Amino acid sequence: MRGKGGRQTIRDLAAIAGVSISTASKALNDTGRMGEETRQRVKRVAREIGFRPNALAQGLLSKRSFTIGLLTNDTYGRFTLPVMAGVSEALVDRGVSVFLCAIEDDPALGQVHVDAMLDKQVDGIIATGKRVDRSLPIDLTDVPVPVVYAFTEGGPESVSFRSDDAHGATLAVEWLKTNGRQRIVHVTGPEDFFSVRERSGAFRATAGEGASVFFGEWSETWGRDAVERIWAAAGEKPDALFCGNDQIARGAVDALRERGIRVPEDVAIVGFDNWEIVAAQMRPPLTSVDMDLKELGRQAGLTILALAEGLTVEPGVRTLPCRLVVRQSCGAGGSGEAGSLGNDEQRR
Amino acid sequence: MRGKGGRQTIRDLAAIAGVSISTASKALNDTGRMGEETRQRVKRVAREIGFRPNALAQGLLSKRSFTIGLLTNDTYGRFTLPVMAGVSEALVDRGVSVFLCAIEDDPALGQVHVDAMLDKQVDGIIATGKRVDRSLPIDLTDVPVPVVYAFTEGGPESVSFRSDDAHGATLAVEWLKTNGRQRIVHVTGPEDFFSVRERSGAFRATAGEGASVFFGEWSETWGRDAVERIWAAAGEKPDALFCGNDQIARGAVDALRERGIRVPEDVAIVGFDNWEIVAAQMRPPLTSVDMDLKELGRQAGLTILALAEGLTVEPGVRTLPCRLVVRQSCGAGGSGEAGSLGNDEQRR
DNA sequence: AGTTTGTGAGAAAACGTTTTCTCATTTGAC
DNA sequence: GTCAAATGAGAAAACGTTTTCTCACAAACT
Repeated sequence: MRGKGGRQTIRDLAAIAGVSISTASKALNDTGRMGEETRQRVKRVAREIGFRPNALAQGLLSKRSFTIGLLTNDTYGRFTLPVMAGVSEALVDRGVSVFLCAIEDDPALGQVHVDAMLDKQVDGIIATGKRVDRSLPIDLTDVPVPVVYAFTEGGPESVSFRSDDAHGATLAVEWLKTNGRQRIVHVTGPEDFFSVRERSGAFRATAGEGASVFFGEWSETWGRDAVERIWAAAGEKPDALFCGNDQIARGAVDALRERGIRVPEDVAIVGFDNWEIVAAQMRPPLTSVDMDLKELGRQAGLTILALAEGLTVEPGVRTLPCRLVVRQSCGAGGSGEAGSLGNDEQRR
Repeated sequence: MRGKGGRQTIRDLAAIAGVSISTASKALNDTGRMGEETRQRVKRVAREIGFRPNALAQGLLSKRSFTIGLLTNDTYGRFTLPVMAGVSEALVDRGVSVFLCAIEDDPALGQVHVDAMLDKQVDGIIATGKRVDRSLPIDLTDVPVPVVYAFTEGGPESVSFRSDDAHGATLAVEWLKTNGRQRIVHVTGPEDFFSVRERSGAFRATAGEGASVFFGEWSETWGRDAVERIWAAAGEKPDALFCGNDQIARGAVDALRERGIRVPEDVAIVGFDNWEIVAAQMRPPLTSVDMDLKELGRQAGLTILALAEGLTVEPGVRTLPCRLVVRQSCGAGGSGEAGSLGNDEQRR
């Protein structure tokens, strides 16, 4: 019934239903006054011919396009993807579609994309990136539509969302403690990352001020190197490692195995990011902190929608709790739940 | 100058420039007849007040929205991302924006997204997925706009793009031969994948009919297991492995190292997918076949645009050549180029 | 019977463009 | 000096909706 050449307009609908255009419109939108019989007839005909209103025409009049833009400089990254999924999921059933604009780190390209979106009358823009403490290469403070920031720096007057890294670190350490670990060490990325400072701060607060933190880079290699350094040093060895991301964790596990140290029996490991493709494939599968970026995307989506509808939203940074995805790298789990969902993964 | 409350319309522009609306429009579009002085004046004023035409109004009239939809069921995957980047790159400077719709494998969700896009009068739809021989969970043959398929099955009458997997495999084997390898073995994924059959076929044709192929799964674990099996068997051992993806390659390299076999000295390795985050971080960095998905996306973008402009495009499958990204897992390289671009990577 | 109130439905304006048509004036040719 | 052609520019229609206004008619009051 659909796709029969040029789309049907409300004019066609009105003609078939034997009413005027205005009556047709009012019938469909449940506005205006008319006999119930007429209203139902119009609706029935609309259903029969598969009428769908032209959103361009609606947007022209209503000044709402039911379209938003998602700007990111993290084209290939694994952060933007879950955020996008969340945004899309939150908005699709409200009829909002999402323009995705990958702008790399090119300000000119960013401007082109922003202009194109504004021309298309987007109702708002969500800016997202790969790092919480860096901003996109383009200034959005003057765009004439609402903007919210997710997983990227937005400036003081903005509405921003990010995960609560301190909370994530606390979750990890507490889980290790629950499992009886005493000497926990934190191996993480470069200290100039805000997330790194956030997490290491919470780590020290929870694991004890004396607990050591090793800053390095976000690579597997660094995970291996860190283990070499720690085990080469004199003194008592850790019985648990909290790693700044899953790649570091993976390097660490490999290095431990090479030394004949068993995971999780001798050393328990917790990672960060819960990057499924690494965490779930590791042997043993890695317990990891999940930043719940999809939820972050959902919230950003709902917020931009609220702003687009004219509601006011308090500026400031909103942090979202992390959650721990328990797999086998810390043992079977404290409360005996681990494994109850099969031997691979357990959520929540 | 921009963002000063409600946007300027062509009516404002006309008033400021002291001409009628029609003259203003014609001036900007270089159409119609008028004095050169008038035309320039209008253009200058437009520039000064930062006038940008409302794309919704333009689209309403022209029946072209300069908007396309990208439908994918590979939300988190690494295939869709490069494709998207290519599409976006090819279209952005022609003023086309891209709706990204992640539909997982849910037909209902797919329908919602497609309907939303059609309502918004997209000029075309690109369907993309995670597997060349599977189609999206929604039938697009009846949508009233052009459709092209990229990295997903499109049906006989469709315009489809995919990489030339046979070519990729040939490249890999020839490179290994060039480097003096004689006994090449292919370790790859499940045989029910079209890509797997394509690649293994070309492998056999190039490496010799007697060359062995091991089918398994797309995991690191399978890479390790395959090496165990091959080295446990009696007879001469391979001096090169061509792996079906980078994860398999990684598992294989790990297993070889554990057996004290050196890469690339004793055994050379080539992977597939050139998934940077794996291939470049491996020790040694992995030589891998790149399917050039970004280029695939570019072509799909240009094609959908051509179709949207009314050109006819021959239906059928178009395959794009792969290219080999040479790193160190096969030795320094046959023609001495490898390393000339630094010790990490060499393209083309 | 005359006035108000209510009801069903259509006409027309509006949104911001582009395009076609019309028209007055100038230019050029004879 | 007349007529045809060319030129510059505006009026109006169109795109597909929504919304406000108007109006005819019927029902309910005096």
